[in-house]
Amino acid sequence: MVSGTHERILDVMQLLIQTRGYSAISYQSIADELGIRKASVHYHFATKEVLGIAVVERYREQINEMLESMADENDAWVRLDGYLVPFLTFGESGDRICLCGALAGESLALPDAQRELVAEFFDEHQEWLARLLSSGRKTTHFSFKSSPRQLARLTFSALQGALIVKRATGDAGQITDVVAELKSRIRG
Amino acid sequence: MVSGTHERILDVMQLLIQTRGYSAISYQSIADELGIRKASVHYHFATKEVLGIAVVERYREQINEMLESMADENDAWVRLDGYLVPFLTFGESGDRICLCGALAGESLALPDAQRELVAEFFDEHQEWLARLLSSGRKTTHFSFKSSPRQLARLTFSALQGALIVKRATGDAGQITDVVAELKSRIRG
DNA sequence: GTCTATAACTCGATAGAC
DNA sequence: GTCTATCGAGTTATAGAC
Repeated sequence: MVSGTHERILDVMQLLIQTRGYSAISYQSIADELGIRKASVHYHFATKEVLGIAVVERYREQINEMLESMADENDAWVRLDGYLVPFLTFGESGDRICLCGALAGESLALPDAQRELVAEFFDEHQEWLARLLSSGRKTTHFSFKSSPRQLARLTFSALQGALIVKRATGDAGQITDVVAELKSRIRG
Repeated sequence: MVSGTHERILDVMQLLIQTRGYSAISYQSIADELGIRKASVHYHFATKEVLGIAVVERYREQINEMLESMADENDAWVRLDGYLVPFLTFGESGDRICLCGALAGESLALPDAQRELVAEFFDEHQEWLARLLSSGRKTTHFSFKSSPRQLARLTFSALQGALIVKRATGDAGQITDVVAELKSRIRG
């Protein structure tokens, strides 16, 4: 049986990456947040690299489950709204950005394996969005003119950027405006 | 007279923030890059906070000069292309992202004064873009349907995000696709 | 203006008691 | 599984010679 501490460490690590960034995190800061000693953190995750990889893998799995749960939804707009939920949630509740967006910002300071995971996350999401846009146009829910791949790249880049700008300026309108503009583009 | 070292430290600090991130930078890494001792870096910039603020202020001034140099250009497309130059340059040449985009990613790990400068940078740029879009529509160069402010937010978010995604995935097509998609949106 | 040397502290990581 | 104690290296920053 896995200790509850194991998951709680992952929770804290994820939150700290999303708010302060990977390089700024120490085992001490994680231990303080949980009210334990840093040696206990090392018991669960021997090195910072192992912990960093584990938190990205869990994040990918969580989001992939969410995407798969929408697989049998026929309305492309409903699937798009489902995809947007995490971005709107991050934007509304405090100072979080996407975990992988935060990590990509310090890309060259990360261990190779972690950087590779972030790149795969980005590729996966843009491919998922391109498939959604393509099938949504076939079912006439969407009616944009450019290529699904190109519009997927705009959509994903804009969402990642909007989270970052929103946190810096403190204006939640950044995300709602960007989402409205993207939907208008997709509507055609 | 200001020492050449002063500016060279700012150059290295800027490059390191754009590639590795603020938290990952040490005075030792700056000194190594310049072939001097870290005490010499402290002579020019007493603390990391002072250095961090100086490099953001210089960056803002450099870009504002660039924007002002286009003030008497009548063709809105030329002004837009001029604005895009730094983003395309960062994207093509190596692993740089926008200095303020990098800093915003670690927003909560920064000194308050620096975080405030980044927020002002973002506000300034989005207001500049909104004015460009508005005047470009009046002169019939542009013909989008949404509000200039909303489209400015999409444009700026997408450019910041595209730099980050491009660096993580290593695919320069991210930026060219996003720029093409934005121009198509602005064209109407 | 650059250097050596060092203070005071934090970092990731480990050994070993309980 | 969590703790205390510690190691060696790295951190920001300062004092003082040249």
